Amino acid sequence: MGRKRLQDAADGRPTVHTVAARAGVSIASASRVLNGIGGSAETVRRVREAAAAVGYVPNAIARSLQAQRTGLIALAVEDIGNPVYVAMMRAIEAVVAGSGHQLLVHATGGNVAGETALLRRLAHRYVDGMIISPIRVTDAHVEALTASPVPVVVVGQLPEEVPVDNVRADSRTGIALAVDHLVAAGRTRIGFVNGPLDTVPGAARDAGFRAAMARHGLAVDPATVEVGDFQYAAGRAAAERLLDRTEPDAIVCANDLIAVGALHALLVAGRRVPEDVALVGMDDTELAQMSFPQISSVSLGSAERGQLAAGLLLDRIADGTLAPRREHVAPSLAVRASSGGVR
Amino acid sequence: MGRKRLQDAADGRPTVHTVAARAGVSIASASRVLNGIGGSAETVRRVREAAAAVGYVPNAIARSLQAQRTGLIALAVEDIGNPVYVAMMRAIEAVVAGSGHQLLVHATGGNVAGETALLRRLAHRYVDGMIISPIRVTDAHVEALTASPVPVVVVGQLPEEVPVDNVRADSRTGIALAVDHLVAAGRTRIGFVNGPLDTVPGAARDAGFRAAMARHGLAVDPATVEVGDFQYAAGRAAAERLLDRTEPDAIVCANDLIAVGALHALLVAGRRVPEDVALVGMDDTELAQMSFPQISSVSLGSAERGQLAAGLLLDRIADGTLAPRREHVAPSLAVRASSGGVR
DNA sequence: TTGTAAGCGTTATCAA
DNA sequence: TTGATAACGCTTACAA
Repeated sequence: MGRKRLQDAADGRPTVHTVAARAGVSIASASRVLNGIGGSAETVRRVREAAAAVGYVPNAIARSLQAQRTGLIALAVEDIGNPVYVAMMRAIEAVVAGSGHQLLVHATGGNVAGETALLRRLAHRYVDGMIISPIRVTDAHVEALTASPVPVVVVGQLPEEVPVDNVRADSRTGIALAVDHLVAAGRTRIGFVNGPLDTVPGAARDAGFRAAMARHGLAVDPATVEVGDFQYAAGRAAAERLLDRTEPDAIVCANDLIAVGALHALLVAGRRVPEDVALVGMDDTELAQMSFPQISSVSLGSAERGQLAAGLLLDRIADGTLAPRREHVAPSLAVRASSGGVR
Repeated sequence: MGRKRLQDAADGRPTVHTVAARAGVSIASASRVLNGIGGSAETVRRVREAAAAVGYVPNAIARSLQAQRTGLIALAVEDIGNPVYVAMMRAIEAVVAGSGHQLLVHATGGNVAGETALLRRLAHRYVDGMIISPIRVTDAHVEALTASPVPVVVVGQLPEEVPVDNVRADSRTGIALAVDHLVAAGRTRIGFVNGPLDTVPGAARDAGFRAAMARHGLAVDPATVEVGDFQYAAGRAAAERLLDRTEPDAIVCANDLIAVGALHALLVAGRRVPEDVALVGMDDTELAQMSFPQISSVSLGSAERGQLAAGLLLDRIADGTLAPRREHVAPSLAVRASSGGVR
């Protein structure tokens, strides 16, 4: 800028220089006192007084530049409207708050181009690290992930060889939990409403469903399987299509948003839940408990995954040389009224 | 630090110096080319080539320090789990993305100390501006608000004299819309489940309810009014208490979370909705449409408020001398099955 | 303990 | 068009 160094900032707010001048000490002394390192009693007193008098507040950006950290951690999820991500976010926030970090939330819409662009933007170092939960993992992801100069933790499946900290759920087993439960309750005509098969969770849940059905010696009639996206409206529409074609005595849904949509479709169609059709969702979000009847749901441990991911990330931010780690969270089933539990 | 100036950054990543050295030009020329201003054809070519070769990416923090802006806008809401705030956030994001800003979301929990601390932290200038939607407004808020060196827009009621950009809904009239609708449908024993009366929206909705009832010549039996917080669980519990005491033929709820809770309580109690009891919520969130029956809800224009707030904020960031503005968004009623509409 | 000055990585000014 | 250099506001190494 070439402008002569003034005490105050360009916008007139006090800087260390302002405080130092007022206290009659050097900026170094002022800075030290302000950071609680050293200083004679007299210096401390005068700097504190000066700082208070002018209402000095350190500039976060300047401090970031010097410290080489922003104090920000990014969280990239597909859909911020899905309560499962809210739960995860809360768990992450609780952990990172302890290290003085703030959460920057990105909603990616599951868009591959957007996600990789986000990963590439990490090179700008606008955050100290990122937790990302991609529902599709492409080569572009893997490339951007490994090239990132900033620590990244992936929540979700990732190819074995990718050297990135990783927390994964087991939705395959989760779906099995749901199927086992329904079969044990005597249901045999089990429908399945899934998300897109070209997504990692969609593929895993499809495989899990088919494996579990096979294990029970139950054939999977193509007419009883429907696919939409992971949203309420798609779930409802998919369930409607399914009910048009078949007469299931149970429906497993790939997440709670879909399950709530399916419940809607069932009730509109005049089916009693669980008497005529049992229903099981996945993610075990608040939505499952807010519905009537309450919806049984497979918990994939969203809060725990968030907590673990945050821990991995903070560890790596503290020490970038750590070997990549991989954590697993086991699924569990919350049985509620929609599948015959206690209402 | 006293360390000799190296070309690469401390972490080994390329800087403008790296690029300049490789291209054989000054950092000034390199910077200019990188920012697309001037440079001879030859210089441009060499700088571009050097930048590509070393994989140069500008450092966001250094840029922020120089530009005196972070590119970040904070959004502070009470509860990120409430879909109404998700809708608002999406609307805001759509606007601020256009000016290259990112959203930093804070969940305040409606905590006064936390909110004022947040406002005071603005002095650190870690964001370019903030949109805050406090459910309580104290003197501490007003003080922090007016003292903020960074533009702030308040979504919600604010004392007239506070010179801050402000977007407000009219929940008083909104509640009237609900009551009018129920009265027109022949309901007379109208219950009300509200949030805390010491919150701004809680107080406005209480006043609105009483005024509307009075206008219709209906007495407000204290037994038909319940108060909890603005959450699902509280709404359900409050509705249960209300049903223990009285036999309403309609219930108005202060938001959709409460309405979903009340719906649950009604169905558990064996009431038919809307035949026995009509139900109207507020905020017109996805939740209202996802319920069965779908819940009529008063829209307070959350997306529109978010959009307006973002516009006000961007305008003020561009020109801090603007006179404070105040925008109003009118409520409207979405009639659905829960109050006798088409199912 | 204190002050001087370098440096964080960038952009902008100004003279050549 | 170009380069030297100051400046953004802060922390810290080093010498006094």
